Amino acid sequence: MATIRDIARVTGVSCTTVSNVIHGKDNRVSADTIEKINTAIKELGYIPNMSARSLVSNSSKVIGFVNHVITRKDSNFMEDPFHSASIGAIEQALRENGYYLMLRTIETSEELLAFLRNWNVDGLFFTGIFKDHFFDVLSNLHIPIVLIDSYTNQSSLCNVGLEDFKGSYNITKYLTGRGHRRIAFASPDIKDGGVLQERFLGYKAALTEANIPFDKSLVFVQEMDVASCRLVSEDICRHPDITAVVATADVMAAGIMTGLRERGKRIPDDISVVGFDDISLCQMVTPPLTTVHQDINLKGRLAVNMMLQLLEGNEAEEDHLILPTSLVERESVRSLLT
Amino acid sequence: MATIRDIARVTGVSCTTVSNVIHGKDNRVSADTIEKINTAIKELGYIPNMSARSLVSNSSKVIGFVNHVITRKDSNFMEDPFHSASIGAIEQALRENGYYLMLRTIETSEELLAFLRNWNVDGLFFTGIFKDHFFDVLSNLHIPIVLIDSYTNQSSLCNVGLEDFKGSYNITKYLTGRGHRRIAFASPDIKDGGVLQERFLGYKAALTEANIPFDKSLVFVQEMDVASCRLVSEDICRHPDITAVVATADVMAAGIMTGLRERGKRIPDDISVVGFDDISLCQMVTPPLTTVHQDINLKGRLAVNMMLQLLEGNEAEEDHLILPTSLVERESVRSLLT
DNA sequence: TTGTAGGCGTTATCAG
DNA sequence: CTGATAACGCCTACAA
Repeated sequence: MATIRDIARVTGVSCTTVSNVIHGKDNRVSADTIEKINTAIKELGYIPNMSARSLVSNSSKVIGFVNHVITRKDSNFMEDPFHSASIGAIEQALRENGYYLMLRTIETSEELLAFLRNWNVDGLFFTGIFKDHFFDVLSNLHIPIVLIDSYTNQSSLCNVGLEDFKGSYNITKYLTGRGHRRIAFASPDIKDGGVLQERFLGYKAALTEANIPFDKSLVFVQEMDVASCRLVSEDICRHPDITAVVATADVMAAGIMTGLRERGKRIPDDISVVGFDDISLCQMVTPPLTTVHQDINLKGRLAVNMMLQLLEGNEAEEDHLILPTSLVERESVRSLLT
Repeated sequence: MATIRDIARVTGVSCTTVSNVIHGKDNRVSADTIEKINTAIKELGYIPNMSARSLVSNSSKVIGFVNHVITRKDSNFMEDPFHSASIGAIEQALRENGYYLMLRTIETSEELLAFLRNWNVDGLFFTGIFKDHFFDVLSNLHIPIVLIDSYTNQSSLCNVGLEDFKGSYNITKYLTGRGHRRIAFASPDIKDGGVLQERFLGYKAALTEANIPFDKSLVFVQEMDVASCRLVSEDICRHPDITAVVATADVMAAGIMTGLRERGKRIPDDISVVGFDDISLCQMVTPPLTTVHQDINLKGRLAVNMMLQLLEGNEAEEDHLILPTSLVERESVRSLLT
């Protein structure tokens, strides 16, 4: 519990000098006082009190990772293996740069503001938000904000995202290229301006390009859990003309494959299924899932890079990163040609 | 940015009185000053500064969720869907009780101590630790600590864990009861005193009970990722007498099933496979995986309950919770009996 | 090169 | 019932 004053007393100097040494302002201190102070710091095991620092400097080294809960109140925002993986990557990169990560779920903008003031939060990662009044709140915040997987025209906000449209377009095209024309689209609730909408648009674009009229009745909206996927499968079976399913997440694709199989459908012989994300699950499922690949660790690291640039007061070099996707061809799609 | 003093000025009272109102010490303040102050608080949008509070009160409302990295430096502690799910549950329960969650990976006990002092951390969740010198450090910490999935004889530390031994014993017995005698055990590195060791002991106990001699060459230690699982599968195929595999995690079991299948083995016809955890993956894999079920959300909630009791200065009612497991029978096991 | 003094926002003690 | 006042640990002008 040594304080800066303790080590000042021990070394016979003032707090100021100690503080200067701690902050590496070596030009203002003589070499041997630096020496003395540094050893004292080690001896006494001095550890800075971040609360005190934060209080006086209006900066806390705390970065918040915020999840905006809108839909299900009880939803655990770690359910999605994607969120959790990126958080792990983010914690690591932040820590290496002297920051601390606070996790927080919020429901209203008031809660968000309160959280920021509570801790003098230095920066904010945001995920899972959409075009609602939230963006206005965010853009008036005056602290670095990095959005992850968000679509917004508030270009003031940095974002690291994915080629959602293109990825989805490509994999749908992959399907049409193999003769599929009745292609279902399965997704959780498609929020306006969200990731899923982009993927939805990509799907539609590919259909249009192949001269396939969009059929609303082939869109199935359900949560991603196994039970909901069974519901989707049931619905799909009611449309015997469907030959392929585009799902907006691997978890969902896998769930649907299970449901379909339970109803006697063989994959890909009876129905083809594709996913999105390329999590390890894809390789473990039978048949292995054809999907759109994205690099989640990279996403996390880039988000932190952006954040660090912002924190240092620079403009981010690139403020709207779009990571590429690639198609991973496995065995869940059958060609209808020939 | 209204401070307590701002609202004191506006209402014409002293800081003390405002502070008293904020903390509900209503007996020391007259009814209408309370009224006045409360409206002012709302008008000005006063939000407490936690740093200041923390500084003066030696309590921060910050709870740390700490992951102790020992093995792979680069490991992302969110990789395991289990960790992440429990963190989500924990954040939620903590928030509902006025606490904040900080995520932190540490490598040494010094780092841990520093983290605690930095923020006056009020309590600590710990996961993934083992019987090393760390326990000594922990038990001298004098703040509430709740271990998750840890085995220790330091009974001073609270723990919420699982019937690891029993779960593993039961599922192995399930196998021997179906005529299996050459049963492999697949697991990541089995640390002394860790969860995996318990599961290993459960496996061995079931063998012994069935008069099956333990054969060291049937134990395969590998990481859980798909590539490592392929290695395990390769090894298993070198022992054509093996008829069943006990894996210490569903992810691993699924990976091994994949690897085995790639080498032409049919499951369960040629080899039976069982897992542990009962994550949703089990239902999506072919064949559906027989496994040991545990309730991860419950685990998180109970851990928070324990923490809250400790934070309030009470002894925890129960300081060593062991959650039950149950066997979920699906289709990845074949009976060898007639 | 070093020291003094004031203040960040809050709470606690103690006196009125 | 209410209000000064000091203190928590640290930083930063400014002064020496």
